[in-house]
Amino acid sequence: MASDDLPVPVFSKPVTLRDVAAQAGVSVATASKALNDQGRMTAETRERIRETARRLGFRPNSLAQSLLRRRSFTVGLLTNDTYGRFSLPLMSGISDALVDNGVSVFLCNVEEDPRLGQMHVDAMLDKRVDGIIATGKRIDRHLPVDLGNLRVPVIYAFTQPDPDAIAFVSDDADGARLAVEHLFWLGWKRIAHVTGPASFAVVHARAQAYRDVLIENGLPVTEPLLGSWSEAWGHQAVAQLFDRKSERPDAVFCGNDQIARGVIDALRERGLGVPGDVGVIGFDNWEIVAEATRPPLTSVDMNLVALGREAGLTLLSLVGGKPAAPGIRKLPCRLVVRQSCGHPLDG
Amino acid sequence: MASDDLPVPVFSKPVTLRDVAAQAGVSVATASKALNDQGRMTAETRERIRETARRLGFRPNSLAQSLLRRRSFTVGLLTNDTYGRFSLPLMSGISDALVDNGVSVFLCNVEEDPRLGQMHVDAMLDKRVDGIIATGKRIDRHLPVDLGNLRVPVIYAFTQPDPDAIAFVSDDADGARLAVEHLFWLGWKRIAHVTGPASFAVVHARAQAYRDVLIENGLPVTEPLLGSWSEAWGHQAVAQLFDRKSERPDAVFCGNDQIARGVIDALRERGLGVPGDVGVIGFDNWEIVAEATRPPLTSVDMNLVALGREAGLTLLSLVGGKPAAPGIRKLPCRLVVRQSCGHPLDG
DNA sequence: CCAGTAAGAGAAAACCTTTTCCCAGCTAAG
DNA sequence: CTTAGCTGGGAAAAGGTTTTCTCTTACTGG
Repeated sequence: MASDDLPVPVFSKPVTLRDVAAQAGVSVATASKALNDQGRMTAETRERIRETARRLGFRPNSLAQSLLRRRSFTVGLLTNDTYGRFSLPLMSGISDALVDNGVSVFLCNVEEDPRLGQMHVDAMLDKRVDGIIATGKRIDRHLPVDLGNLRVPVIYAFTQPDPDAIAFVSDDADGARLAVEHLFWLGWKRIAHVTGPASFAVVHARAQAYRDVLIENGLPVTEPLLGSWSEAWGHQAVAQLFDRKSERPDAVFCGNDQIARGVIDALRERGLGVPGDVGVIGFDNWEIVAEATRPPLTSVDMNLVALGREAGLTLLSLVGGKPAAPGIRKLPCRLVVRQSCGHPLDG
Repeated sequence: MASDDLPVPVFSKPVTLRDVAAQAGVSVATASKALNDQGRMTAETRERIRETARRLGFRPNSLAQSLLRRRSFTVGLLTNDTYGRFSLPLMSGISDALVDNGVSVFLCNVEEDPRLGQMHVDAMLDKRVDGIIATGKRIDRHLPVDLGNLRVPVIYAFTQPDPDAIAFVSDDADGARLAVEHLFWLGWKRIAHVTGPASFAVVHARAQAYRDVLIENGLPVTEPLLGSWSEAWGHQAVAQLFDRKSERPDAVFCGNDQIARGVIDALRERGLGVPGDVGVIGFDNWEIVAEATRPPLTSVDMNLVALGREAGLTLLSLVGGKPAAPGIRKLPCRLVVRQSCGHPLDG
């Protein structure tokens, strides 16, 4: 009669607790208690109700539960770098930690737009998220949104936090130490540093650690070369480092893997072998670059997945009511050794 | 008295419609109607209620609204490639489209684990998502989860769909045509094809289009070289193509940008200039690679952001009750011209 | 046989909002 | 003056679950 031949699927109604109770011949109260292991009733009744629920495919409506419990088992993940190289592993770690604990994640990309940010935060609050994690692509930049005085706990990861919030960042000084000490232990003596622009806080943190390690070990310090984060800059920097009259470096600590790649390419073009003549180390351990480089690039990994995981777990504990001291927690980096720095045995 | 000096923030209670109604001296029913532009009342009453709500910072509880409306303004985004190169722009497009329409996105990474997948789908259903979008990193692989016969509409994007579902994929044949025709129009005559492994469906689709275009234009067809998606393979392929006695190609259509980069590097090492001696074109338009290549790489862009956006909008229309025909929709690609193929004027 | 207690199960409130229905009071037409 | 119709606003149900409270029945000990 009706035009039922159109492909308009009619979706079956979800089965409710009421349905289960009716089928099992008990009240909804009893049914609820049976399924939640609450209250007192004969084992027989409990099992009968459970069996009915199973048979009907009953699944409790989370909305109703959340409304009552005032807890949604959902958190908001705010970022201004959806889909960037850094926030990706970070988000992966965060969402793993949360999902493992039965918490779902709302993904919100706020770009650089404060209005968009406010909108998202409001929407998340309206949906009664249990907490919020803010992440970014730069440690030294704020998200364009104010997360102070919210009704829920907030954690910052890899982004500039509010003054007395809890934040997780990578320890860039530690990473730089790892890199330079690695070069030193392998016997390289004149270690240069080619890195990104001065506008990044990490550039200064790493440069300082670089100087510290050189001085501690009695090696000559040359001023870091600041430029951009690109391969092209790595290329250029090699020209600067190897054209000059003064003593040329025998190793280069690069601010990221792209620079390192540019450096290696430029060295090859001048007939200098890596790691035969010059040792090169990168930063970020961006695998797709580090592994495609010839030779594969030794690099510093910021452990972003672990950092994200830590942030997620901390938020969960906060949501659970456990207090935590505000402040910035710096997590150590990790060296990933491939072939671009040579090997102790190569002496 | 109590140990109030511990940093345990006490979060203020949200203000409810009841609070607003009480403050304004009306019933909750009237308050609701005032705020939603429903019902009849004096303009004065309506404005008074609104002002009260504004003053109290009232925000309706989405949970309660969703429960009542049976619609949560939330959709689930399922992927087995969180944080991969393809799903990223895809997800970006999807979430933009949804967020623009006031819909929030649950992000779920199912890896390759069917149990995890089922868990996520169940959780999403429990939270009463309005719909689900499934994305993947390969057009020719299923997500490890069954999305047939769900209570909500499902859209597939860049992943193998269920038989009679709605899916969006890129038109790989179209992309390959664009690439090969571009090379042809620029005057290259002996066009080779270096691509990925035979296990990928796109490899065959593109190879066929490559052959078709060559034949249509009376150019000699050489068998595509199948390998891996890596720079290293690009390198190797150049050896195969240029060491042989028979006529050497004057242009290479590469299966992705990494291969293209390997090809260009290898050509340079043999003293062949790009685009002076050989034209090279990539696929994927992975900007960070394409732009860092010397010379910058002309490449085919699969328009994944647009594809995601389309998928998001279609899901929304489905959720809104509009029927849509099942089937696979192939979206065209786009050529991004940089410098690796030369230029008509260079003739 | 009676009081006291425990077990088993249901009724109802609570979470918060939306919507339908209804009521009281008033005006205009007959 | 009656009837119909309109106006402003409230009561109550609905949505699905959890939890507290209450009630009935049966059993135990004296």
